[in-house]
Amino acid sequence: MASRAKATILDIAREAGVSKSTVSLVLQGSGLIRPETAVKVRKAIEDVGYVYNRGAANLRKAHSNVIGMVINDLTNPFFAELAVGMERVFQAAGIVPFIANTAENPVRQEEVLKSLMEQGVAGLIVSPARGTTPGAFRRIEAAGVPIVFAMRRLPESRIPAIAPDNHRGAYLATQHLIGKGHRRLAFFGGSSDLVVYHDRLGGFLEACEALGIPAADRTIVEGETSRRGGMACLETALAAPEPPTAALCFNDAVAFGVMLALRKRGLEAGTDFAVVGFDDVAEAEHYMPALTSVAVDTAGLGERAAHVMLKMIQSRTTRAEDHIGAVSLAIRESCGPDRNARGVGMGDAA
Amino acid sequence: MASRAKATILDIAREAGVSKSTVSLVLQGSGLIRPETAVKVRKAIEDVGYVYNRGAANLRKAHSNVIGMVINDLTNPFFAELAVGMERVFQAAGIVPFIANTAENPVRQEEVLKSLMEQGVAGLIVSPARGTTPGAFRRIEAAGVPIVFAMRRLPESRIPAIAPDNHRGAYLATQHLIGKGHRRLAFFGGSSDLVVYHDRLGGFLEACEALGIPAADRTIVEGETSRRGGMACLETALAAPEPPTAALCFNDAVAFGVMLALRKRGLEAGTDFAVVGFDDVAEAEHYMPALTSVAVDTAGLGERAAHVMLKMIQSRTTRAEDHIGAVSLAIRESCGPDRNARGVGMGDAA
DNA sequence: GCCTATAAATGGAACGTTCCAATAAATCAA
DNA sequence: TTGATTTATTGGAACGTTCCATTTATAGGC
Repeated sequence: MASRAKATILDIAREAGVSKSTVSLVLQGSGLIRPETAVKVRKAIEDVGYVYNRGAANLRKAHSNVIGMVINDLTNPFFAELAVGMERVFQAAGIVPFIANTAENPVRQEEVLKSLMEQGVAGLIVSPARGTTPGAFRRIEAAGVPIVFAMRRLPESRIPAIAPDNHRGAYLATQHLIGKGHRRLAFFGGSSDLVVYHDRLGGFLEACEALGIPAADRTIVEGETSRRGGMACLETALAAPEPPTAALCFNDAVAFGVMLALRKRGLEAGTDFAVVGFDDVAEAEHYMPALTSVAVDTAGLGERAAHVMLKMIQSRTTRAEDHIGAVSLAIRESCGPDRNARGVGMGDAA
Repeated sequence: MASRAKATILDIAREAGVSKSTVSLVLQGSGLIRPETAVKVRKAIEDVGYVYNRGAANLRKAHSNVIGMVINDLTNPFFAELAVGMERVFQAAGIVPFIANTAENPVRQEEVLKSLMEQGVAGLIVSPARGTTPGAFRRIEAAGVPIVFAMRRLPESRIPAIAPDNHRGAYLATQHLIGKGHRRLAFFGGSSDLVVYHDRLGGFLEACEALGIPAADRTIVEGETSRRGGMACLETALAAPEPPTAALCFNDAVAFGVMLALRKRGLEAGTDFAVVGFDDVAEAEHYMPALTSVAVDTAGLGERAAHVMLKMIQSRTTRAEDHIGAVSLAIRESCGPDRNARGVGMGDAA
């Protein structure tokens, strides 16, 4: 069935009775060829079942049209939303981005990046895996391939980053919690090898500072950025002598975990313990109870990242401005007032 | 900063004082090279920041090591799980799969496939978009590139498919519902342009038939395979004069939608209305109430699909056996007994 | 010392494109 | 008519690899 050797531009040329150059021109939609000739060539292309060999073309052209998207955790719907936002703008530009998953593993990430580079990508949008070493992108930068970080960035890298205003988001959320009367607050999940972690935790701490929550009444529990991590965080926090009554979670996955763990203990999120998430994934709105979360406009950030990348490629530069996206607090049902709040910070733990 | 022109095998040869052929041999890990020479070459490679040009190599080798994964909806965690399963086995084989999303759009799918083919993929694992035309893969088959369908298949295609036993899964679920005393059953979501839909609906109908649910007591509502679709299904079903008391949903997303819509009406899934999902995504177990669902071992199917693909590539064939994965019913809390069940099918709607 | 066998390294011709410079054909100005 | 201009088409040299057929170096047997 399958045609033996795959057809090349020369086969088409023979079939159509023109030169290979003419075929090439037709393929590129050049206006230099007579319309009738173009038609003839296109028919030949169809007849022989030709498939364009982009590898060969790139050998001469030196600029491919593939863009790689390296995602640290595809199973987190948050990143899927991000990817979808990017795809929207790339599609409009006639580009097909290739997505690769690193599963939060720096070694895997290394392999993925290498493979993408060998494929000759025109640019890379990366949400780096936890524990990525500072030098991981040195070679790519040296090769002059534009990179932009999405959502996450690296400690001291000059690579442009597109991310939400994590500090402010955390501040807003914490303020909200305090406004509800909570005086013993926790920050759940994430780990200090992530820059985002420091941003979010920083916002939390600043709000505590500014609104009079003493250090002794703040509980900070690092943990996996997943449901399971969230469950673990709640358990350790509640084991303390004076446990918190509210928590800001590193992300929504952690928040879901916390709510799960609450339920397991017969407690209800919102009335017995307040929880706020971060990222506002689609699910947050539909959860039971609906999760109050910091909305970051995920798809919008994806679009922005894609635009920045496109501009970098077009202007052949490897530099660009960072972009900090606006955030807002989506207030729902997962954090009611502190039930035993009377005076300020004097109530005992149950 | 960036080295002007990118380094080639010849630059390395010059740097290391050997011929390009030697460099090529080293790159391929040939045992023909004296170890000391290899070391020298590898050092040169490091020094000049060389990146391998796979496009150029493929021009000669005619077999690439990239595999494309075409997914119809990345935001559905179900497909993300599938992708993760596949990645596991490809990683072990030293292959980096590229994932592309079609967002359930056949036109987009066409573009994606074209792009992947131009890139010279060695094989394609595809979960076809809704409304894919029968001829969509003809050219790829003609080019001799192996394809396997995952989860979904096309009406009359000879392309091997890896999928769960949808018919049996639906039968099991329906049987469970009937066993709980329900007599007016619904099948929610999905649409008849999907082969899976007919498989699952078929299982549902067969169970109804076998266990004595007359056609008049079956409600079938097509709809989007998403939360929103599920909500719509419930609404239409409950508007009927004798509404169903239980539903088997096309997939978990639909089931979540149904539960949401129930809650909006002040009804509770499990006690007021029974709902069963399909696919058993990770979320199902954690939902409130936990969703009873047909477990299909998603990641396992992904692994299987990857293995089949690997074998096809290795044996240079384009044919393979279909594979139907075993299913089981994960019984949780979302379907209690029919509350007004006394006699058979005589209770009036609320 | 010579011949042969083995090991290590090499030059050159592909592979399928693009694109420049050149040609051929058609049109126009005089 | 002739030369200049424009419009279509074309050959050939790259691009960065691989791999075959050679060459060169090293060792062994006598």
